[in-house]
Amino acid sequence: MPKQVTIQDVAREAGTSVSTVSRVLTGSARVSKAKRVAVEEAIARLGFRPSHVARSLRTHATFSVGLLVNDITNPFFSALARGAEEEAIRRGYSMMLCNTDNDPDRELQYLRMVRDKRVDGIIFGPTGANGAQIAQIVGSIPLVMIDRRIDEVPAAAVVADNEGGAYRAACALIQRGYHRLGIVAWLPPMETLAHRVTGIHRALSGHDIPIESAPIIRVSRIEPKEVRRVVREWLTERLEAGDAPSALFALNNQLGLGTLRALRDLGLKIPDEMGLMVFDDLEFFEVTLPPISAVAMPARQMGQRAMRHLLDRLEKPGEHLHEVTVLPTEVRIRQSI
Amino acid sequence: MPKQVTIQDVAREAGTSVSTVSRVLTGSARVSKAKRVAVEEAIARLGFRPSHVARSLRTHATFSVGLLVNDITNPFFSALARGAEEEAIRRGYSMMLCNTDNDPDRELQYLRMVRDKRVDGIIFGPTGANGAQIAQIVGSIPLVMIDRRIDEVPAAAVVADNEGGAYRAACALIQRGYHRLGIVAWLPPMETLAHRVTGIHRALSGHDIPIESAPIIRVSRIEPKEVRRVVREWLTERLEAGDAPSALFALNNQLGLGTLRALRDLGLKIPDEMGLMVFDDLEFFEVTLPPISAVAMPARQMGQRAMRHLLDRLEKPGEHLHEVTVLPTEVRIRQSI
DNA sequence: TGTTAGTATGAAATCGATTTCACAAATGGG
DNA sequence: CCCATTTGTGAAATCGATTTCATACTAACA
Repeated sequence: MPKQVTIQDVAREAGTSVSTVSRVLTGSARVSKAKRVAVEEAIARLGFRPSHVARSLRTHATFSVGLLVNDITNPFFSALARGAEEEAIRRGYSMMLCNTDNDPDRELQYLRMVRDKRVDGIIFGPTGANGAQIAQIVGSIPLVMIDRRIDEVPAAAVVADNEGGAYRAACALIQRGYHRLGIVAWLPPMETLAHRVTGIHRALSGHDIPIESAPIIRVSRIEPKEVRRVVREWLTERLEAGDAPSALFALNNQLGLGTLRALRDLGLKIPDEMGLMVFDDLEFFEVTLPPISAVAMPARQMGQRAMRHLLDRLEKPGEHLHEVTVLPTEVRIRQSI
Repeated sequence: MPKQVTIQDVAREAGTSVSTVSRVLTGSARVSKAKRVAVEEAIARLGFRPSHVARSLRTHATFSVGLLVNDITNPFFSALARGAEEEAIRRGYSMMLCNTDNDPDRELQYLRMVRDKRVDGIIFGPTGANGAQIAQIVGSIPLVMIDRRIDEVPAAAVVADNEGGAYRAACALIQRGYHRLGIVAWLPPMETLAHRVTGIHRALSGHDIPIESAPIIRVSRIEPKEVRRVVREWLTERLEAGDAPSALFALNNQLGLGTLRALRDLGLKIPDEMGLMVFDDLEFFEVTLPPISAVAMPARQMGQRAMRHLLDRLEKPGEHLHEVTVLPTEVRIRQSI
């Protein structure tokens, strides 16, 4: 392995001191034209590239941020990661990808890791657990929450307008005559999902429909097969009892996909025998059988805004206001209702 | 911002020297029981966490690797990233995510960045361009290519069995009576796509069908709208001329999605009026209208294998054989043929 | 009991950059 | 023409860990 060329080598080659070389690298002080070109030529000749790790040790800045998300294979998070990454690279930062898999232990493990690696900041889609521990690990590292928030940790946040989107989507359902809604939700209590439920309830109340008439189907694991099974069994039972809802509202894209499959298993015609609305739109909902109505979240933009927020704060560390940015959602009506 | 606690503080608190603290941290030499517990208690009391950046400077290892892929929002790459990340975290490494967006300039920019950050290794899905420059930038950093390869850069690679998968899929088409195939491809010459074409050609030849009867539709930009437009126009023309193919074979998932939309634009019944086969399966192809037959690549496993390969090589730097791992593909027949 | 081998430890060097400090040379104002 | 700035430069300190080296102490053996 050929030894890395260091700033020392450059200084020697250019016939000057390391201080001067460092000055031309960082532009932190004036250097005479002659010396500058000598250094630049030496750098080019030797193919020198300053070591970020040495630099970081001295300057206490690594120019890297950690991105903790549930699961990058979920299109919502990959779009979000993309947005964040674009903003990061544009401003000279790199991004460490961490999949927490909604596992609180992995979440803690990863937080410790990025903290030990001295990232300058963290963008964090929390599982919702370990509030106190997280606050303690993160300490004073700048942090922006995405999608969800944790009360114990003081930080800025970028979230979607969950309640508003759910409200407008539910209104759309109701206006089309779907008055009996079934809500497909995930078991763990999460602020995000709670807001969506609130939005639906608000729509029901606004149309004088009792919210008790909209049962919530709770799935414990969000894995496709499980969702499909649970929804199918729940629906079968309700159909037999004769009090099935006329439309289902799935609270995220994975629940939506599982619900779609369950409906197809039961041979229910969408949208005639059962309406379907999903929170969190996917490109593919446009080409499913039938195309599915959904509430679209600006995932990419959320990532970008979160990263921008974080880097702005890093670059001018004056006020660190923990503001919450709420981005609008869009209801897209397709053939499923 | 409260000052970070350093190894010096721990040494003072434990009433010993930094050398001894370092020894209990790394376990590199024996330390008496008494001192060890004193140090451990001091560490716990102060909440000390050793700085990875200082450690890296000294040991020349950062325990981080760069992952360069085309676009993380493409499900193939996000599954691949997931596999790679799992293996990385399991072995104590972290991963920097870099989207090259198939832009050779961004690719170079990112390679320079991860090299300057002194990553221990790189997992690289190349655009195919800048062979010589890449070799020069990467220098002696261990590297594993994924999905595609570059001749100029000596490195191991993990790829899918493109030719075999395409061959078997084409056979399936031919057996079902689709003898006139249209191949939807991307314009830039890429080894991966070339192999897929080769597989299709081999299937045709094996069934005594001249390969000239299988025209290739070349799309310049892989963006959904563009694919849709090009395929639609091409097909319209062929239908009018009366020599349209009986089935289309799209060479990756994005081309497949665009092609599906084009077929729906034209109102062609799948699979009766036109068959459809896509290389690179997506979860969603199961619920499209109609469900689409596809060749599945083991994306997650590819990522995992690439990472395992890389880390194995980092951990025992003996033989660095640049072997090519070919993982099997699976043809999944659904209602589109 | 004297010599030797082994164990535990701390002082100091090191990794590769940035930054402070001291100082010489150049510049400028009166 | 002298003193006060300004400018350019290199030596040395620094960041926070690991590792080498020297040394004091123990245990073991003849």
